[in-house]
Amino acid sequence: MNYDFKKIESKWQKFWTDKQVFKAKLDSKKEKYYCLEMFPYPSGRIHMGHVRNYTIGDVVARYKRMCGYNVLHPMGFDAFGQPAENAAIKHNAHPREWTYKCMDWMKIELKKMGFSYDWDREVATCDPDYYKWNQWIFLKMMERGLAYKKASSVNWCPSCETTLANEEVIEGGCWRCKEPVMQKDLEQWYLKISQYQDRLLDDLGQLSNWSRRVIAMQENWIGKSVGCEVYFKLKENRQTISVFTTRADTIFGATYIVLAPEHPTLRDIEKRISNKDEVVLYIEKAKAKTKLERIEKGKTGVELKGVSTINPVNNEEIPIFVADYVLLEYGTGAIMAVPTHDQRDFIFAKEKKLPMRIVIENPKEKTQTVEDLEEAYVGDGHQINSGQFDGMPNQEAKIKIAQWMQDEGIGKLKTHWRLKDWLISRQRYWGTPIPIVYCKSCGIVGVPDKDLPVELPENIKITGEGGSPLLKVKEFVQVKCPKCKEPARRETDTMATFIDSSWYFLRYCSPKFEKSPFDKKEAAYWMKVDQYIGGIEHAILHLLYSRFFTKFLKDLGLVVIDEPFDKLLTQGMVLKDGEVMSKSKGNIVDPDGIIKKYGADTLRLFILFAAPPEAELEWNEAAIDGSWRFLMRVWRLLERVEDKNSTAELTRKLHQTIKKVTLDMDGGFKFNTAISAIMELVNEIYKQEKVNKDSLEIVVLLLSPFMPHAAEEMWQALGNRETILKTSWPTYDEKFLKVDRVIMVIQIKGKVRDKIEVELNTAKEKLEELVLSRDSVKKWMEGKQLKKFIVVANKLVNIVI
RNA sequence: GCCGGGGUGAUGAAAUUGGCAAACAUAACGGACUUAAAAUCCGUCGGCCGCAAGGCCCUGAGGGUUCAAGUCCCUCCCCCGGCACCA
Repeated sequence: MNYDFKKIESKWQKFWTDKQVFKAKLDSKKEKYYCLEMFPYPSGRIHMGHVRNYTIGDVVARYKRMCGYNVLHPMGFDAFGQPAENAAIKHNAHPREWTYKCMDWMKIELKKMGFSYDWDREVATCDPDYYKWNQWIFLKMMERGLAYKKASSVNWCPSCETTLANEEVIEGGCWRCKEPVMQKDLEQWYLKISQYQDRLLDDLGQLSNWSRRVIAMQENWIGKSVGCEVYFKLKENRQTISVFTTRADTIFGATYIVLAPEHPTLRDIEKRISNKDEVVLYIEKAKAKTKLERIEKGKTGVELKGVSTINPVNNEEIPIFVADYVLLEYGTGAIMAVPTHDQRDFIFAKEKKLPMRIVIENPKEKTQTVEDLEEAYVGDGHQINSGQFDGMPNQEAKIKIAQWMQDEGIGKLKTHWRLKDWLISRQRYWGTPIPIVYCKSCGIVGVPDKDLPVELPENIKITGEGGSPLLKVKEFVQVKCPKCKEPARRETDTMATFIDSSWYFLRYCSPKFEKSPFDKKEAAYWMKVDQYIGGIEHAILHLLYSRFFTKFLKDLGLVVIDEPFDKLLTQGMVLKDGEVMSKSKGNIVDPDGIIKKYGADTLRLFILFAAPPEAELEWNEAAIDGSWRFLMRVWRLLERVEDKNSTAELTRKLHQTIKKVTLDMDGGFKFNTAISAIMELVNEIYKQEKVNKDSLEIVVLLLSPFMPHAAEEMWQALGNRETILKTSWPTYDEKFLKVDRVIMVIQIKGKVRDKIEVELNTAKEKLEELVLSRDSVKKWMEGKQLKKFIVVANKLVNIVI
C-alpha cells in the first residue's frame, strides 16, 4: 500500500475546509479553550519559525478539541508596517496591494501545513474595519488623559525615518533595521502606560503559567526602585537641589553632591559659579558625547567653585560637582555621593582627592579606615558615624532614616520607575491614522466616533524621500474642524504598529462586530486566551503592551479580566548549523520545499520530536528521514491488522502509552516524549507481528494531533465514517496497567549488583530472605555484616553492609 | 554588577521529581535479503581494564547531606538571555 502524501494531505485539507470542522461558536454549555499563536507579519512566505510556532499551537488545539473543549483557534495578519512601504517603492505597487497579495500566499502555505484554523475569524489589522477600533480606543484613552501630546527628546531612526518607542530600541539600535538610534526634539503622541505601572508589575504575580524568564524580563523593564528624595539646600541662597537615592542608610557619608550636565539648576546658579568658563566647557563636551561614550570612559567632572550645599542630616557644608556619570533621566538628575559605599563615587573621589567617611562597618574587617579602603564597601553592616542611628543594622536604618527625613521635612519617600510612557507617533504611511484634527481656535480636537474610521487615502506616492507621505495628500490634510467647522489640519502621523497587536486577540472573539471593538458577551466567554504561543522576542514589547491594553479595556468595562494570557509558551528558535536561520546568513530552509519532498505530516513530526517546544531546535535534514520512516512504519501497520484479541502484554503497553502521552500533553506539552512513547508502542507491535483493529485505532488517535492527515486516512481505512476530529481522546484503564510480577533491582551499598523477579508487593521479610540467599549477593556479603536492608516497594532493595 | 535560564554519549535528547544514567531517535559500524542498489529487517554503539565471566570510572569542577544524588545543600568555572555609570 503506497502512501501518496500529496494526494492524501490535500484530500483532507479540502475535507476539513468543506465541512467547516474548525468553526468555533459560543456555547455556554461547553467549556471553552482559546488557543492562540502570535499572528504573522505578511511577508509573503512562511519560514521555519512560523512552522514551529503554528505546529505547536495546532497540536494543542487538536488535542483540546478531542478532549471535548469548545476550541477557538483563529489566525490573522499583523498587516501594517514598514516592509510594505519598502516593497511599494521597490515594486512600484501600493502597500495595500502588496500586503493583500502576501496574505494570500501565506494563507496557501498555512493551509498546506494542515493547521486547524477557523478562517472565518481572520483579522487583518490594515482593514479599516479593524483599525477603526484602534482609533476608537485611542480617543477613549485621550478622554481619560491616557493619550497625550508632548514635546520631548525622542528616539529617531535615521534609516526608517521615524520615531521609536523605548521598547523598540535594542542595544542602542532600531529593532527593525539595527541602525543606531539618534535623539531628536519633537512633539509627539504618547500613551500613559506609566499610569498602569503598579498593576503591570503586581499582576505579574498572577501569571503563574508564564516562564520565570519572561516575568524577569518584564520586571527588569518596568524597573521599580524604592528610595527617597533628599533635599539639599544651596548654602548661598537656600535653593533646593533634590537628589534620589535607594541608599538612605549611607547619607551620613555623603561628602559632596553631583549634578548631571543637563541639570536645570546649573543655569539658575550660573552667575554664582566662579569658574564658570571651565564648567561651561565641561558641560558642552559632555553633551556632545553619546551615551556609549559616557559609559566607556572613566569618571570625569568639575567642581562648581563659589557655591556649596548643606547635607541636611548633619548640616555639613559640602561641595557640588558636575559630572557626566550622573544621568539626567534617572531619578532627579542629581546624586549625593558616598565614596565609601558606592564604587562610582569612590573612583571619582579618589581621582579628585575628596574626603570620605565610612558609615557602615564591614563585619569581615576588624578595623577600617578610609585610608585602607581599596574599593567601596557595598555590603551590609551596622551604622557608624550616623548620629542617632549608630549601631543599627543598615537594612533597618535604610527605612528608619528615610522615614525620619520625611518627618523632618528634609526628604520624601519616593519610587522610581524605569518604564516610560509609550511614544506611538510614526512618520509613516502604512499604519493607523491618528484621529486628531488641529484647529486654530479649538486646539487639539479628536475626530468624533461617527466619523471613524479616519481612512488612509489610497492616492499616495511613496518615494522614500523622507517626511510622512500623508503630508503631501491635500485632501487628507485639509479638513474642517469637527467642533467649529473652520478649516483645520489633520494629524499626519500614524500609530505604532504594536497598537494593532495589543488587542487583536479580543477582536477574534467577534471579528465582524460593528458597535465596539468586540462583543463584550463573546469576549466574556472566550477570554482569557488559555494558551498563547510565540517567540521570546516579544517578551517585553508585545506582551507588555497587550497587558496594558487589557487593563485599560477592563477599566472601560469592556472585559472582566486583568490579564489577557493565562498560559504562555515561548517556543525556541529554529537553528541551522548553530545559527538562527536568516536571509543574510543564507542558511534558510524553505518549509515549502520540505513539504513537497516529505509532506506536512513528516515536517510536523520532525519539529515536534526533535526538541521540547521551549528549547532551540537544530535543523537536521537526516533526522527528517527518521520522521518519514516512522510515519511509514505506522502506515504499514494497516497490513498487520487482524481480528484476534491483543495479548495482555500489548494491551498493557497500549494503556501505558495512552497514560504517558496524556500526561505529557497535560503536563506542559512535552510532545517529544509523547511521540517517543508512541514509537515504543509501535516497536512493540512490530515485535508481536499482528495488531488488532481496536489497538491500531488507538495508535492512530494518539498520533492524530501530530500528523493529522495520515491519521485521518488511516482512520478511514480502518472503516470509520466520522472524522477523527469528532472522536474523543482515548482513555486508559488502570486495571490493564496492573502486573503481578515485577523485576526489582538489588543494590549493595548503592551499586546495582543483580536483579530479581518477584510477586508484586512482596513483603520486606520475604524479600530479605529471597535476596540474601542469592549467590550473587552472598559473594558480596562474604565476611561482611548486614547493617540495613532498605526496600523501595516494587522498585529496588539496597543492602548496607 | 543585579535578575532569570542552562551545562548529560559522536549528535538531538530522556530520566515517573532522591531510587537501574543515557528511553526514543539521528549518525556510524557489522549482518540478513538483493545480480546490485534503494527500501526493509536484525545486531553493536559513554570511557578504561579483561580472551571471557566480570570489574572500575562517568551527568561543567570541587566538597557536603543520604542506604541511595543528574536531581538536595555549599564553593567555584563556563554558556545563553534581560537590565544596567539605575545612585
